[in-house]
Amino acid sequence: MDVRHADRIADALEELVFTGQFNDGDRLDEIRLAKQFGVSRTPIREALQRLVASGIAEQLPRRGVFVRQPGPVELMEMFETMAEIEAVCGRLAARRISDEALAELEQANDLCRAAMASQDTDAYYRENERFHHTIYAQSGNSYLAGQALRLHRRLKPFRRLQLRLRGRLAQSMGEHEEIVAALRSGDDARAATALRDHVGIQGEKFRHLMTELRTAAQ
Amino acid sequence: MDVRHADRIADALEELVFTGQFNDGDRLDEIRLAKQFGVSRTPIREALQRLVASGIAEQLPRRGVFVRQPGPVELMEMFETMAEIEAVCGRLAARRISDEALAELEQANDLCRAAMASQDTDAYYRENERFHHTIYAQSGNSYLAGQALRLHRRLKPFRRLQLRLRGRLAQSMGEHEEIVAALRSGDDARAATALRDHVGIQGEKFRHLMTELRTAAQ
DNA sequence: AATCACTTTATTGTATACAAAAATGTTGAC
DNA sequence: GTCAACATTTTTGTATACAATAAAGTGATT
Repeated sequence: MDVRHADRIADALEELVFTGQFNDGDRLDEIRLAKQFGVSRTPIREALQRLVASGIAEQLPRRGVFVRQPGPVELMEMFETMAEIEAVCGRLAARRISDEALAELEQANDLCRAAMASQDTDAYYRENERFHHTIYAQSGNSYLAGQALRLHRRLKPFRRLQLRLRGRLAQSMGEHEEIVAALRSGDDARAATALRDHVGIQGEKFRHLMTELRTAAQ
Repeated sequence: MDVRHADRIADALEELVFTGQFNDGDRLDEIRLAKQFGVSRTPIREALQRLVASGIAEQLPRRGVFVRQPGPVELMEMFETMAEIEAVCGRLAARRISDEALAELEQANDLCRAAMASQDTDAYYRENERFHHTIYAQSGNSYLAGQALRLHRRLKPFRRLQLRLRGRLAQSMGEHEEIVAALRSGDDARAATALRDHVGIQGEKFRHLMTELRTAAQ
């Protein structure tokens, strides 16, 4: 386990930002972080560069690096983009998917359903991810799949919130089954629509949560 | 003009890689680059990190940073992804585009045609970019537009090659007009198809060039 | 008290020094 | 000549030192 400090720290900082340990606009103080991680400023700076490159933080020259939590508008845009990219993956996958992958999707769905029944949320999230990642891969375009994966990861913390809504899990399962059916039939337009709607609903639910929080705060 | 060395150098290196000054697998020697740019290793390392983050180079821990030119397969995947993303932008834009933007698209097309007539390739490329960038922006989703822009930039050097083919420019102009017509009519499916085909053809033409080069080399 | 010029401090960006690991070269046995 | 073990050199990764710039503090003037 001999990994570069900079990489380890970048992962740690990313996790801290994603889990809400930092607020939007917080300055990432190099010296403080250096002390905190027990290293010099050099690996810290490399880690910060990585955060900036992946859009998690913003750099103002000669001013510092600031965490940049996406606001409501940007989040909705990201969900819409995710919906469209998943739709594209589904459209391509409908024509290219293998029987093995179809079986894997159904297995993931079965395990999802079992996890829902036994209230095992970790297992649910894991199998849900496997479901989506399989579709990305079956687009037959590894570049596209990589892009989809990136955004999927970025939205992970926000998707979790929305999945906590009452009845959302069961609804989501139903959508998954429609997606598999579309893929199995090879109907690319149907697969695209099913996936776009599935992810689009996530965005809708999330927006709902946001406005509720907003009005509750007032 | 007081920009960080690291940023300036990252841009310069990116340009060097894009213009083919480096071959796939070339190691980016920190010390050599430091001498070359007249700075220390520190800003060079920051610049290299940026290249790695944007996928232009690859980092092997404790080994170095190596340029990573996309191969034929990855390039085709990138073109396919670009086609799909542009199709998405077009689909959304068909419902959201403003009259001003439609006028801008037509103006860009007019200037493109004029540039074609006067053999002004620089002007052609400029207006062609304006055309596509306008569509990205009119998707009404700035996150999606940003992603489209990124990939568009990445493919720029390869798109230029394909545009040199005999008759391709005129054909491309016709496709542009179909795109505008679709957007004007608000027919989202038609706009998506027009854009997907337009960019898809670019990929096809490019693949053609590649295989020709391949067979010529043998 | 508010504001402006000026000084001081803090922080970023860059250079250099050092440590650790990989690449390279050398020697000797077979 | 080939290969392996060891020594040397190079190169990466990190720490520290220094320079440049922005932020904060101080005091005089109105």
